[in-house]
Amino acid sequence: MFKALADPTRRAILDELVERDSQTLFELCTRLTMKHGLTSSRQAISQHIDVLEAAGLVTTRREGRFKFHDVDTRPLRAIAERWPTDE
Amino acid sequence: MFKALADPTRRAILDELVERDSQTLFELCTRLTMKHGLTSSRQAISQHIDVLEAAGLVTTRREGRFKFHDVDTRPLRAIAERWPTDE
DNA sequence: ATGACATGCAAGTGCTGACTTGCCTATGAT
DNA sequence: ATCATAGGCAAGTCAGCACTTGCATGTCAT
Repeated sequence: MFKALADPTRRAILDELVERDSQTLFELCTRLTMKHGLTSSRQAISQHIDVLEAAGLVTTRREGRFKFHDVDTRPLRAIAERWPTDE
Repeated sequence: MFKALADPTRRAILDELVERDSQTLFELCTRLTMKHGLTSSRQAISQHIDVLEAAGLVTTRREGRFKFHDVDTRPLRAIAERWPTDE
């Protein structure tokens, strides 16, 4: 999971999905290019999503020829639990 | 900061420093080898600490020929704020 | 059934990152 | 002064990662 967070493009994908859930791959690509100023290709984004999915941060479901993506931020709790940010 | 967390050795260093603050480089090396089963050399650990320091997760202070290391987990709060783990 | 659309797979390339190696500096003890 | 201790610097190696390229698969509309 930590390696999944290490790439800025993947963090932007998380940002996008937190703001707007259940996007298709094409939606993600266009919105990432428009709003986040990314230049990544569709394949690059797809591979990033594979990493995020392997990390448990994104879940996918297939409907027809579309693939929808959803965030799951729960794995991130492990960070706060491992290194408490004593306030 | 995210790249700093991407390496398991660096995460082990944070674990060590959370458990026991203000260690010298040699202390860290020996304790990491003993308790965490790491095999990294002193130079490797030193370079990891440079990364952690650049990420603001570790602060160092020099006293004589010793260099002490302290954790600062506050940068980690940005993670929870960026992607809220809605409970 | 044919074409356009949405996505998947796999090999190849280039660059970054983790680690080593060898030597150097500085502090403190004897 | 000398020597061991604690740490620093820099170049080089090697594997992994992000990205590309090219083609393949599957789905829907007409």
